[in-house]
Amino acid sequence: MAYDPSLIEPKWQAYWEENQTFRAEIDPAKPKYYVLDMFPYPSGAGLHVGHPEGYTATDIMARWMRMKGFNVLHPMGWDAFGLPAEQYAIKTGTHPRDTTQRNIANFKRQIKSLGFSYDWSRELDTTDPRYVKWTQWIFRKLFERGLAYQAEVPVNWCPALGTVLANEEVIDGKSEVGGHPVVRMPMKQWMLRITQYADRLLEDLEGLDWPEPIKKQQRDWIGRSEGAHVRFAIIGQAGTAIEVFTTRPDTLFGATYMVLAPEHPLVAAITTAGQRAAVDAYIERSARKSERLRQAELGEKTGVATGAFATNPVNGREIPIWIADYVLAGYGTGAIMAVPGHDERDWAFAKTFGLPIVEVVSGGDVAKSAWTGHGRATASGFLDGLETDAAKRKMIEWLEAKQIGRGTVTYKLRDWLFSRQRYWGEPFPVVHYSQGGSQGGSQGGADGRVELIPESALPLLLPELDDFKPKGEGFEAPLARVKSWIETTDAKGERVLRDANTMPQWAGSCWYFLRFMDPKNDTAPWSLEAERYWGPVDLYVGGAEHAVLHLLYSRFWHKVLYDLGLVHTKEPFQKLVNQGMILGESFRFYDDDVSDSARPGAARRYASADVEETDDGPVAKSDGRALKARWLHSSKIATDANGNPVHPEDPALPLERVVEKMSKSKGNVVNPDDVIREHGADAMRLYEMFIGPLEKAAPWSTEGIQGIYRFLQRAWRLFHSEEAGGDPSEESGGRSESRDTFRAPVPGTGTLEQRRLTAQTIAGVTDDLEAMRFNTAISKLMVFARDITKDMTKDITKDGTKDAGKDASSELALPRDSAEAFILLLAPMAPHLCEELWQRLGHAESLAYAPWPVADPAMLVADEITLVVQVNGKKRGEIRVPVDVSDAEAESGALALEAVQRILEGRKPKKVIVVKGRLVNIVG
RNA sequence: GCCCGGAUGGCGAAAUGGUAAACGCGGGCGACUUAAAAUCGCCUGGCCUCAGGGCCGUGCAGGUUCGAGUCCUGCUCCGGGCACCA
Repeated sequence: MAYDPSLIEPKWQAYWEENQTFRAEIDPAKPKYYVLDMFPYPSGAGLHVGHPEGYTATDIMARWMRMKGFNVLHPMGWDAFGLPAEQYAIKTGTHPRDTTQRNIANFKRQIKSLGFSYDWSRELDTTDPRYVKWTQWIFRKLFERGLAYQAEVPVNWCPALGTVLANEEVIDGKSEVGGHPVVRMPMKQWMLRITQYADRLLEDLEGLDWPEPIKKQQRDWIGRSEGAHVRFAIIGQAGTAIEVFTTRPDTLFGATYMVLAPEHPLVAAITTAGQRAAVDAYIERSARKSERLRQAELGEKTGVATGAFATNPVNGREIPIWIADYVLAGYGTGAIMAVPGHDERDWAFAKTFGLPIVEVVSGGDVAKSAWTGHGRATASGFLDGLETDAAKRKMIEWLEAKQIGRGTVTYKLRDWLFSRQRYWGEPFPVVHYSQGGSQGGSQGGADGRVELIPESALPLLLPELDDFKPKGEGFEAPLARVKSWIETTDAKGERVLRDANTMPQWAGSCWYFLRFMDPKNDTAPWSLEAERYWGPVDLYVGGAEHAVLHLLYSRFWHKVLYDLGLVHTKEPFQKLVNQGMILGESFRFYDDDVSDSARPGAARRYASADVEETDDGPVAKSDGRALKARWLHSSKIATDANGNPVHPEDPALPLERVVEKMSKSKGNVVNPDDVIREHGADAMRLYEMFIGPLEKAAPWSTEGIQGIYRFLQRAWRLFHSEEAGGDPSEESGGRSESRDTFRAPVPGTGTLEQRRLTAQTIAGVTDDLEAMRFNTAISKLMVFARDITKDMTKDITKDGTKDAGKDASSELALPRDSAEAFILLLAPMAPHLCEELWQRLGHAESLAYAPWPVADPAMLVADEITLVVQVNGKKRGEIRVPVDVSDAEAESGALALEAVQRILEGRKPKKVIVVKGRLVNIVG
């Protein structure tokens, strides 16, 4: 039998399943290792080659840690609530549950075909009522602790999706999903008080083994800034004051006007009669302003004076109060003191409206632009001469002494908008008393009392529905229409209304890693025992697109659970790794058929070099006619004599190689099913790990996997010999069955060279896995497979060029020690092949728990080494020396080289540098 | 605009401040074969050279060092994130 993954792989997948090989149980005698993938949303499109990259990396770590004696928890599940299933339901009437179940089945089949060592007995699905129950249970805890509340907030309403989106889900004024327009409008919504945890979310980043850029992104997102709150009295309105937040209290002397956000509650009260019409018009206009318009107008300053004035508390000057939409209602106090000399936005505004600009910090030229850097305070009374930091401190002291302000801290982080007007999500386990309540905001209701439904009533499940469309009039949630579900009674029989909102998709993913620890528990979300043993996640791998949202939300919930004593660590994910994206490769040309329905042959084709990109799209350089880009899949292209890609029907047309995100329209999507069918799961796993560092994006190359496949065959052939039994391809049924027979390695440890190579490979692969450098680990195993049976002693001739091939053809036998080490080293990466070889070596048990090989330290040091000889830092030769050569001997050996003498031309070296075990550098 | 990454052969890449390009793809030559595929071996950064060999070479320009892909300064380009956050 030749290497045939289609026979080996299903065999071992069945074996692992039957023997429950990867079932994890709590075992206090063993150290634990919890390795987790970001669980996928099971989309209808199925797995793409990007998914298995992270899964393979975690699987290698899981299998490796098992072999190192750890008790490994490695689960998989489904983030199964989500918009696509609901949108599919709107289109087709298929219940999202059915779509979801079907997609999960497909995902599971695909993932299983890759041979990952998941403990499938722990599989979970966030839409499962047994899971929803505990998501709702956690919401109860949040509510009880005052961390969940309802508020009328301006939200991002997306009419096309029929739902409200979180700020994070809105990109450039359009929905992240689908790119539909989004408008801002006030609605009553569930909010989670994540801001209460801002400081802890910031501080606890310290101890985490996460990529620094991700930590920074989280810090920036939380956006802590220190400054001061200052109250400005309004002239003629005794007792009213405007409070502002500033990070530069040291510039207070330079505050020449104030600005309120248009939504600021004091606007109506302070506006003078003369300005009322203009102010109202401005408020009206900015409220209607779409996100897109806001984006487009960025930088242009608009605003209106209210007619009112305030007193600058440090110098008693009267300063005008304006409203302008460059001040955001949601940050700080929604009002600012404007210091045009030292803030770019204020400077631009002051220039636009002719307001005074005063320099109070030296260092720039405020006539030309705002100076935002530090410097010495000037024209600032008691601050004069102080450096910025000292000036800030002194001003805060002064404000606090006078009781007109105080040092304070603000955050960019806002409370988390936690409700969606969708069907396919977790219902809120609450009821509303009296009329109104939150019905997706449309009824805006009286502030009826909200109460949790009893724990015993969980899970609160979704009602069945046959029409999933959001209603046309305004923004009513689908659930609001289900009167039979919405209207209910409480324990005392009082009429109450359920909440028509559902939770966002984040809810389920905020705690799934905890449920994996104890997924079948009916009496608690997880047992304390399980959490104390398995928690926290030791290694978490997923895409960088979750850098802020999922990770921040999960950390927040985790901290709440920590405060409740339900988890014993402050942080959920100790080590985080972001895998890079697998990109698609395609080949581009252009043609002048700009219609979408390309008429074959009719169009004139252009190479990329003859095309120019303009604002109106690509045009031909020659005559300027409009062109359209076309893409060819790499399997469709031809190559010219030099190996360059050309169009298959037009060999004179060079193609441009393009590497980018996989998408259907570019014809560069690779389906894992196809790859596995052709090359097997082991080859796919290995290839994804081999194309480059895990964190880096890399293109999938259809040819590249061939090299990996060859390596696996080579590994197979180390243990098999082709038998010349019978004529090959003698009408043996179409397929040429080259019959290999198992060739057992010879007992023992082999030659010195073989022992060295084996030890080096063990040490190298182990180091590489430790650092998750899978690409270099694989290359070391390739070198091993190539050289282990090669008689190296014969073909090392100093210049190596002549007839090396002839001598090298003499082959050594494969020693059993080396053979076993090789199989075990390769096993985490190519488990099917290695299990098969392991069995053929005579082992009855799976190698999943076989001990990881240890390198013989004596074999890692050579007796003789090669030193590089440099003259003035440039390589001129090398010398073979004993490993313990003295510096003097190395030096004289180097100087004896003919090449060195020639270059020195009899000069005496000025200096000789000997680097132990490395080189000799002669400076002369 | 701000913040993060990144830039090394035809391509994916490797390289504790110490032999740049390991390993793989692609390409070339050869072996095996009636032939092809598969497999195996060798070659494969550029330029110069009669051999020996030499010169150049890690986005650009400098610097530190006996020695720089690696460290420092200033740029260029590409990718990603954030965006009037006071």
